[in-house]
Amino acid sequence: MDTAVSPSRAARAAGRRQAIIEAALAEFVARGFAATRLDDVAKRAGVAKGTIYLHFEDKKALFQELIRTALVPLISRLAVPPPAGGSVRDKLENFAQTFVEEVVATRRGDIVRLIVAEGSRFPSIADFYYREVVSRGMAGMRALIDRGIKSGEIRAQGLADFPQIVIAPAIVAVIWHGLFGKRAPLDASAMFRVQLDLIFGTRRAT
Amino acid sequence: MDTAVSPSRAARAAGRRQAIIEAALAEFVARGFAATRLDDVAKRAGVAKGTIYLHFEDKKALFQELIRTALVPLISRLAVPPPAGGSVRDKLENFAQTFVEEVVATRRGDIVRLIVAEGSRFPSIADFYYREVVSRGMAGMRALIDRGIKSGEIRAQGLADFPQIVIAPAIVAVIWHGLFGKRAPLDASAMFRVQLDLIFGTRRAT
Amino acid sequence: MDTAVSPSRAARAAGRRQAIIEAALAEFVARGFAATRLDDVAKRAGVAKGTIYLHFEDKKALFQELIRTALVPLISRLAVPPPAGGSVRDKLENFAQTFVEEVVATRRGDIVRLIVAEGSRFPSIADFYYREVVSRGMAGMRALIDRGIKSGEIRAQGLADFPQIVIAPAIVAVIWHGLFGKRAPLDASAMFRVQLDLIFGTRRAT
Amino acid sequence: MDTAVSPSRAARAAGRRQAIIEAALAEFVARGFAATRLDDVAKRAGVAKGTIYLHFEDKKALFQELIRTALVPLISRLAVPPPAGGSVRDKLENFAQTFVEEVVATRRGDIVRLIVAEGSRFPSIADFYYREVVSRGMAGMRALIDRGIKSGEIRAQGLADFPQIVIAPAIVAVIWHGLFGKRAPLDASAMFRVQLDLIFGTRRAT
DNA sequence: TATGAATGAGGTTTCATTCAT
DNA sequence: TATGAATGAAACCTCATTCAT
Repeated sequence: MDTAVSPSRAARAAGRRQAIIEAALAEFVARGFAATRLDDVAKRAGVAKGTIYLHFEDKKALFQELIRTALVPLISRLAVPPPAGGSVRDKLENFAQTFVEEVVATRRGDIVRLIVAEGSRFPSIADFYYREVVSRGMAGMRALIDRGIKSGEIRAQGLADFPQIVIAPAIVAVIWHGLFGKRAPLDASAMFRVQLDLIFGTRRAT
Repeated sequence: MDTAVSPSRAARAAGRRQAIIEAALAEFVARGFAATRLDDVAKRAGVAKGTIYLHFEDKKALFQELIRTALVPLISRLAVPPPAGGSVRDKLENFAQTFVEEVVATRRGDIVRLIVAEGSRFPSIADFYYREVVSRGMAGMRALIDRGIKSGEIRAQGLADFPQIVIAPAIVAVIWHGLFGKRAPLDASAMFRVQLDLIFGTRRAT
Repeated sequence: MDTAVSPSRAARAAGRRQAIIEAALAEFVARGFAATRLDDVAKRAGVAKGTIYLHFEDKKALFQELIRTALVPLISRLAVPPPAGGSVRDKLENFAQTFVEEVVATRRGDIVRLIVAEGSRFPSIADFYYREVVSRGMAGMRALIDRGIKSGEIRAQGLADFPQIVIAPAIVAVIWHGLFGKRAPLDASAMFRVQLDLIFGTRRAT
Repeated sequence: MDTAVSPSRAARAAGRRQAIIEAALAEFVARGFAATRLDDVAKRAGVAKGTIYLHFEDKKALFQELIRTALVPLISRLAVPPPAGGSVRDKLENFAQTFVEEVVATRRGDIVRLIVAEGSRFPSIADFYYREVVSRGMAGMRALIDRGIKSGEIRAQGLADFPQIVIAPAIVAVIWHGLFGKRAPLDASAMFRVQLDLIFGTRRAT
């Protein structure tokens, strides 16, 4: 019975829900969990305060759900198993490029910082993040490193034990951007490339 | 005129101030700025609520002062100019050792995480931290890197542009400890050593 | 759509607002601005503490709004231009009668005393009162005096320069009532009549 | 044992007491009883907060004592029985002159306004003021009026019943000065003279 | 479903008063 | 006597949550 002009009740509900999530994300990012007022979230989402409670149990539930859904696209994107062929370095260059472009100075970077800031107060979020993002990402990275070691591209054997090292500069870039970005911008791409040079040896100039 | 048993008024005042700072640090670390109650700080410090206001303008001032004074020892320690002789790698091994022992799983790590979490909401703190810690630390690290490049110990020229890369694993270790430390402990020392291996080449077993 | 039994939401909101204003007036009159507790105002108005803040910015705004709205009826009443005919003395007798009956020992007298007591701490209130009440009242009184002088009813030319003199006994009566009324009641009407006798000459007994 | 250079302990105590009273008066006048902080009083008096409690039971006692001692000189001055000879009008002109000069725009006017503002909350002060100042002043004024009526200077018999009328313009001038003095100064002397003209008839120009 | 006025627990801050020095 | 650090009750104000419409 729904026409294009008047979307179904369910569609409108989903739209509102999404608006609340986006508004809440913006507020949580700007002020942190405790200092965010649901009043402001409602205003920004264009709904009444009570409406939030039709979609979420309470403030905490909104926050937790938010963090989860916000990460889904990030997860999907980065968890795509890299195609078998090609050099490991190329794959990491690609990853770096994607990460820098789609995370560091974007809304996704805000989310990462939010998780870093509030994670220790929300064990279930840290759990979720570890399970769904970190451990998967580490597994993928470790596979790549192993390939690189086998192929001789990578010489440092120890790297396989600490896949974090590969993306450490990226993490630092995200944090740097949040804290000092305004006063001292950082070229995340260049920094990441230096780290790759350490791992693979300096690349000859093209 | 003061005896050991009854310290002077000034000494007791300083003691109380210190007690408040320590209690506040513990609470801020555990709950973040906004969610910390001065009531709890007072209780933990063993003073009345009003006493806090004899020493600090308000909650925000307490927080900012806290972050500053808490960092002074860290600054002093790490800003010590390394002696001229010896290999650069040894110096960095030393630094790593010190950092891991005195920061990662200690109160100082809590402070670093606190700064990462709240810094974007307290520009003056980010400013202060950048000015007093980050830029100084970077300058020192860059000097070391330059020496290593000159002496031939370090081959990646680009490292001098991004001294952050050297300590990126340490930063990641601090954050990891706060978020996943309980569920997946991380050997920060070993990880740092792998990074040094990337920079200096794999060290021969002792 | 509203029935008499369940007034509209807006009507109930207005009712609450009025209840708050009345409760606040009673408390402010009894204790003064600084010593009045909003807790007591809320209790007296039959609302929760927070409700006050839905209608007024803060305690000060409540006070200022209160003084203004409370005076509106008084202003309207006294600012009515007197009809052209009749003797000036009759008009002033009328005014006196009205003032004594509707101000001296009433809620309105409380407001006047409140203004006298707090006005110097609330410049905007003194401003408002001067602009809306005093200067208008003085203008009206001066017009009457001028008429009386022209018609020969009033002989003291100087009175036109100080219309305050005509109502000075009324002001004194209001203050007297607040300070000494319980211990030494004052017949404000009779006192005002003596002042009129001074101005117009003793009236022959009716 | 006391020399001129080091006044006796009692003298120093009295001096401090006086300093506290003067500081307290200034603060009470500026802010009212409830809003005045003893901290500010101590600071202004140049003593420690605790010292106030060596001289006064508590804040309320300080206030009450203050009002009393502050009025003593005013009382003495105005309660002096006027010499028998001379015209009543001259005596009242004198009184007016004194009142205007020494009360309206002075510290004493502040005290009067303070009493008007806080008197209803401090029954003992209103009592004291009525007993010691108002009733005595009224008695003196009534005696003068009676003399004026007997001598034929005053024709309005009713004035003897309301001596307040004579000083009503002075009271109004005091209040006016406090509320509107900055924005609309008032010539209290001239106003009082108009009132005397009403009572005694217009004086011929000298 | 959606609203937003109302609630009231709970937070920060103030300040009269005390008391060890 | 004089001090002023310390206290803690109590004030103002906020905001997550509820619920009648």
